[in-house]
Amino acid sequence: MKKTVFIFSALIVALLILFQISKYSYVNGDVAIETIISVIAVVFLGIGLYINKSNSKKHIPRNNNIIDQNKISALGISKREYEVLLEIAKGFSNKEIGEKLFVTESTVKTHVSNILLKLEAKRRTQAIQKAKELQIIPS
Amino acid sequence: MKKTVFIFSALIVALLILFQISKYSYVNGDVAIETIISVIAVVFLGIGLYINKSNSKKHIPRNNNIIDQNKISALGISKREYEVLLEIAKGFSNKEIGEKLFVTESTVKTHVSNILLKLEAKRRTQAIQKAKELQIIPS
DNA sequence: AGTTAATTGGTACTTTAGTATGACTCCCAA
DNA sequence: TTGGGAGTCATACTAAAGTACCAATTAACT
Repeated sequence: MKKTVFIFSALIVALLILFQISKYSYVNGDVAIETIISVIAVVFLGIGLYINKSNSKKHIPRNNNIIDQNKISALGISKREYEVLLEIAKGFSNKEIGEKLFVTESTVKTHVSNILLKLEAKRRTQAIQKAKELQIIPS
Repeated sequence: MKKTVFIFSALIVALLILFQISKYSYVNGDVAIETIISVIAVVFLGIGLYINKSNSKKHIPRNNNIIDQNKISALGISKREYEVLLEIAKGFSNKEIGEKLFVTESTVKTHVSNILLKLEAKRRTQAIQKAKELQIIPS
């Protein structure tokens, strides 16, 4: 909403300035009317493009690879647990995850159990699903 | 590309028309210069908005819940196997899937094994990942 | 210094998941 | 009408996954 107010204010100011320029040139006749029109056209075309560009940028990333850091900490998921969660979602086994993170399979199991508790999931596949719904992992 | 050509053609035509109007009013002095400027500003602002609106509409549905039916059949995945695959992705256990589809857990296991073979996955979590990459299940 | 949370690791156990194999039925196309 | 794919189910097995408890270490906070 702040941007909208700003943009409309800018538009009003721009119009007032253009009025003054046009009156000045109309009186003195030292600026071609075609030039003024061209400038106005380009400026407002640019403004129109800008307005929707900032809007479309808001809409496009609704795809949400934007992970919600707040939810992660709200759920009490630790850094290490989150790393494990990401690997689970990629389809790796506990052993493979252990090799990737340089810990034993036993440690991974501990992390996985904690993750399942915190996400209230019965299985790792359900944890993946819930984590995606909560937008704490990329979809 | 066709739309781009169309839009630029329209812009050129609009400019030419405005030149004629402005010259006419300049000579006759029966139209206020402020009015002309306002019209131009509004028109080009509208054009600018329109251009990006049509662009953003193209981008938004790139979210791709569009499942690729061809890939499913190309992989030799049957109707029933696909149903099981969808339930797997939702995080259900074999037993739960069996209850949902009114078959025994044994049957579900058979389907799951076949799915893993056809998707070249070692685990169901990996099958979910691959299926999403192939866009044969909704992300 | 003492407390707490995070990380790591282990043992022992239960539960799911996944493989291999065989068998039965149904339906469709050759 | 017959062969083959799809779907079903079972048994027996191995492999992962998950639970429960415990314990040591470290880093951060009070």
